[in-house]
Amino acid sequence: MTDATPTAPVAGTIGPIVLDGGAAPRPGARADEDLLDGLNPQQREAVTYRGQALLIVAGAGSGKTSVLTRRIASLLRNREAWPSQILAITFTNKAAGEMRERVEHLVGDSARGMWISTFHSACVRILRREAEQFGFTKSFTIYDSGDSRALIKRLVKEHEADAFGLTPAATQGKISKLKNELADAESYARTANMSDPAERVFVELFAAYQRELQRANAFDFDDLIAQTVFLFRAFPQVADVYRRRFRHVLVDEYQDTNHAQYALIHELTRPPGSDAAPLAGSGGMMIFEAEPAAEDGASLTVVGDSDQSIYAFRGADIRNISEFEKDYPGAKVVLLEQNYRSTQNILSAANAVISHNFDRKDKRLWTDVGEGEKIIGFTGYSQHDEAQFVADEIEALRRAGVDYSQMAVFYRTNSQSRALEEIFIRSALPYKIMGGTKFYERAEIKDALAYLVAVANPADEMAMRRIINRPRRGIGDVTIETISRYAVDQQITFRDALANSSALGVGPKIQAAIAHLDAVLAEATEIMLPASGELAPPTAVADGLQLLLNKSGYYDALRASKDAQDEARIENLDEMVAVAREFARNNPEGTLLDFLTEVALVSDADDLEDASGSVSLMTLHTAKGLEYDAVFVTGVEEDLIPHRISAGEPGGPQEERRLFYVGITRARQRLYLSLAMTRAQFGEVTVAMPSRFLQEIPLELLHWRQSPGDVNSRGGTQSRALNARRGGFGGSGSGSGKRYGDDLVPLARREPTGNLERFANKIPSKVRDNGDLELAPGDRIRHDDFGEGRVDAVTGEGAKRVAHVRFDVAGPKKLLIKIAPISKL
DNA sequence: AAGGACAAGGTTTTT
DNA sequence: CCTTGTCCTT
Repeated sequence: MTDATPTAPVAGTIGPIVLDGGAAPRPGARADEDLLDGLNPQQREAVTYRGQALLIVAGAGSGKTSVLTRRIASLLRNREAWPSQILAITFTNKAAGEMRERVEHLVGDSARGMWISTFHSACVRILRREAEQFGFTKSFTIYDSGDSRALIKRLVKEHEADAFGLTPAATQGKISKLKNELADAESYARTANMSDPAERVFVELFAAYQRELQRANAFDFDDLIAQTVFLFRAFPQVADVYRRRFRHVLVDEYQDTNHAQYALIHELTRPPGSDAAPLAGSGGMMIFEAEPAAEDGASLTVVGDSDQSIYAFRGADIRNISEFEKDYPGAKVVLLEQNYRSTQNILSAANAVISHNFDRKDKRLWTDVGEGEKIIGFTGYSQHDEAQFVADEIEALRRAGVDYSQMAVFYRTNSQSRALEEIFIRSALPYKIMGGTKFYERAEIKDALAYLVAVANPADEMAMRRIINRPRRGIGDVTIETISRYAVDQQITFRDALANSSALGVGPKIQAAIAHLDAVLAEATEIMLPASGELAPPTAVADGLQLLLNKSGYYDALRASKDAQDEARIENLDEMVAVAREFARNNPEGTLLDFLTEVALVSDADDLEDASGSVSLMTLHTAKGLEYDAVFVTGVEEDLIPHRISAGEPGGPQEERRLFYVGITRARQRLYLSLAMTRAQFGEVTVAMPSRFLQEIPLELLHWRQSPGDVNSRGGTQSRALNARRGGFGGSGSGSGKRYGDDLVPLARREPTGNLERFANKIPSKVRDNGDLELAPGDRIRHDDFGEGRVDAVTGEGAKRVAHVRFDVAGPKKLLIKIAPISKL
């Protein structure tokens, strides 16, 4: 092992917090010996290495969380660090919670002072402390993407930016991207082509957006990171406080960091006092550090796997990890390649697929648990057929003793879940859809939160505008503008303008409505933020919310509604109040602000494990970081995975391949890959082609229950396996005529024509087309696979016509007439 | 100001 | 197919 440089316990702190039975460790003995139990040499190295910078390249299933938590525990046990000196950063709250739990399990209560949190919540903590330094208050609100979209939408309208092709969505995307690169309107203006009027308008929009955020005392998600970086750069003495505090910074999923996050880590791990160089801020202020830098920067540990980088589309920069050694000269790199999750067959398939990405460091996962089952492939006629296969197989697995909660079905796009759901409901399979419609994105929940924000941060005009006519109070655009203008004239906030309803010059009915809303908000404020200075009771948030919903008339309006959906909305609001009560139980000291922060930063993906007793359905993206005994990857088709839109994006196909790779490597024991020959999308039936990624899996690993060839071939005499081999893959033009740039090239070169038989997935060059074959109830037909049968009914129109056929042997089936391998007798 | 009728458009996702 | 947004009427 390495020369682990022992670091002296930090001076000036109090009492040992080590739970090692009291005795100080003998020289040479490690207090963390038990932490290394069961670890392989590479993992041990990753736990025990001490130095400025460490990169742990952790392949899927290689035990990285274990290594990370033990590394933290070992720092604490060896008294190399106090809990307060540790900052561990993850991407999701769920991951943070899990890590905290596991560290606590190892070291007990001493885990308490650590910061184990997401990038965003760590930044919120810092910003709440320092907001006053740069024109915000502690009670700033956090705009989620919906909030910021609403604001941008208003600004786009005001600036008539639509005319320049600047839609709200495009503007939001561009601003977000720029913020992730730490650009602001001013710096962007310097590089942009300002002779282009569209660019000028965009810069104007960007600046206006930022002004509005500041006016509302609000940060959007991207700001939380970027503004923290700006804060550190503008106020080095503030940055030094955190640099001195955090001596060990650990970052999980480093391959998913964007530039702003990278810069934040960089700022945090610089030596304190290293900003001694004069810094000319925009205000022209010059800052000199009195003392020369005496301390080192914090030690940095990052964990990641560039093969699992699937968030480039939202700014993740894979170079952060691939160039780590350049960024941190002298960095140690530890490679974890032994996989403790999957069978060798699954890993071999994963390795084979991912090896088609060029420009990647070679890394081969291996395991010693043995080959395991073959991967099962299935091709359905339609997505319903495919879903039926999945359902049948899940039932078979259940009978074989696999728990529902240990099975998962993945798909590329959320819309694919529908067909699966239909079949699952019909088959009475318990399932749970992960991360579908977000609880906190529902309109009624956003309304409830806007009421709370109106109390917590009266400067937030967005929240006020949202609630002012919800429930309907007869206040429309005209009145809102009247109030807004009055507020500007009087130099008060929109919220305070409500208190002067009589001065607004509006009709008596509207005036009464405004006065009522003002009174309700005031009453809620007294409960949640008592002016007298006494502490609000823990239940204040829940009570205040309840009061707001009752007295505002929100509940009444829903109850009076005829719309059936409104009943569900009431339930959702009740749930929201329950969330507030639960928050009070867990955080007796928690304030309204704490509650709003938690709600803004917590996502539904954080309660993923609630799936006890159910099969989990989710997108491939959501699947990252999870594992199941049996995994179904569905819709393995061209234009889906890889997704059509990715084809045009640089690096798109490669990212799609990583996504597929992530899906495969979630499986412990059994992996199923399925697709459909036709897929109904947007009401249109389209013909689907097997995904190119299927070609990349060696034949011997994959057993086709029904291959693409089976579904299309006419011949009933040859075995399915032989059918599968006919017709050559990738064939002449393969229908779509599309060329996918870089992606097909490596395969074509590596596999000259003679060797094609090694691959299981022949992509048929033609899809069957029966034209407008007419069928009527009572007709006898012959099907290539199912034999003879009688048509019961015909439904649908045109290309979507479906024959309901009762086969003599195979039983009832539904067939798409246009493409099914059938003929009329 | 509010509700109904039609057109448009529709990856992936965390925070 | 289904959601979302805009326009038009009352």
